[in-house]
Amino acid sequence: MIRRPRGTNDRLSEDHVAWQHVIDTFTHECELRGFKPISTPTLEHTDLFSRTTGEQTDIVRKEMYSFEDRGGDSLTLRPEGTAPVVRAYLQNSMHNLLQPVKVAYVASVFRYDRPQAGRYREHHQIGAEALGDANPAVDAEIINLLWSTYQALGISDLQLHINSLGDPDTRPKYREALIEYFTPLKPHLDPDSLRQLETNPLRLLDSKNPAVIALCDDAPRSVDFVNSEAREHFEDLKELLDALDIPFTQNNRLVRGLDYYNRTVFEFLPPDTGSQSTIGGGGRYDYLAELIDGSHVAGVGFGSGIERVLLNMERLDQKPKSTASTSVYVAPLVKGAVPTALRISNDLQRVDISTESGFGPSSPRSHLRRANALTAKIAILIGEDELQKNVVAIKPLDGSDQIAVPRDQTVHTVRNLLKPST
RNA sequence: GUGGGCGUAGCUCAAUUGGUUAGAGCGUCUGGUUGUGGCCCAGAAGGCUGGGGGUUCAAGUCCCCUCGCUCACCCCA
Repeated sequence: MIRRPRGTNDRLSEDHVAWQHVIDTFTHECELRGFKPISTPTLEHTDLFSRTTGEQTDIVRKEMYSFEDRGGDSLTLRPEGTAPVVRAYLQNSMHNLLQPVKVAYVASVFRYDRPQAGRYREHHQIGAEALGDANPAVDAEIINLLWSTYQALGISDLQLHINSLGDPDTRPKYREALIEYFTPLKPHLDPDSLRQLETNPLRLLDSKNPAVIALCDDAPRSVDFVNSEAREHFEDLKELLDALDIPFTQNNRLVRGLDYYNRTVFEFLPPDTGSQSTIGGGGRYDYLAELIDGSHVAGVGFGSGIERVLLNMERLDQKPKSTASTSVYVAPLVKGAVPTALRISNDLQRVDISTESGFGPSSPRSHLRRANALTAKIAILIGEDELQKNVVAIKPLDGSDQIAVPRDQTVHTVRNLLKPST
């Protein structure tokens, strides 16, 4: 037996109802705000991610699906959605369009990780980016888009956490302050935290170790180190979120796993702080484009895992399950009726009546059992008698009487029967 | 990469201290009705008990290895 690769999923038809609902809802919210769809390749040059995401991040160090293609290029299955969009903006000279350029996407994302609840090697994200404008109102618009999408999906109990990381000119100072604060506390740190103190002290703030969390209460806060422009940007954003009636918590411990963020970072979290809790998050990345081609393009965006969105909809019993059923089932009782059955099915389908045809001749009993299992509203039986008289037997499956009608009046009759009786 | 839990039919689960031919419900198919669905009834198909090795007169059951699933850590969506 060849099985699917670990951490990947087959999405069966019953799951597609809810899946499509999430995408449709997001698409609608995007259209309401002028975010246009964009698609980028599943594959990119490895450099795009290693350079932008950060050499020291776990994503680049151990989670990328990278391989050499037949021409010797190193390619990578995208581990996140933002860098490819920025790359597409630069490559397609989108600075010539009206700024900011607002785009949205649905994309599969790949990370080599041990799978667990809400975490897969291939997962899917809805995401949006606004490029070419540094105004805090753009941050607010991005956050509002994600917030509104969650609301529309019935996920109403999420907490929005926000923080400001400041700009690159002040980051080293903050970093040093953290090292200075935590170094005397080394005896209280676990091995993982000690390693992070060396590699990326910001991540210490994100620890789940209760002892470390306690220490973080008195740790230096990034907002105290940012420059005056970044501080004003953050204050403006909070004011705008208030104006939009979007409740938020300023979380001084919020840092993100990708290195390219500056100023605004945010995350949406469910109330019960479980393990794979972040359902969506993002932030501003005004210096990301520089890493790709040296140009300066302001940007802000988010990504949200569709699988985790669905998990939260399920938790709140908001996951749609019902699927549309076929209206009509056409049953050929004898082999000679199969062409007629297919023909009638086709006629009905052409006038937008969902119809399935039985493929092989069989007894009325098994055909009707099948029609019932499909929850069809009407069955059409065609046997020897009907062929002789050039009629079809139309049987409503609600228990009302079966009628014989001339074959050329089938569509007309079915349409009338399906009309809601008022 | 680290640690815990679990692998019996398509699904959910049984199977006495190790003891005959591994069962049930649901689902699927067929029949009960020479051309009439649901409900009911009957029957059938469907298992190398994840795989390999070991202990034993005897292993679904005990031991080891391995694979898979799952949960958590790490990290993130």
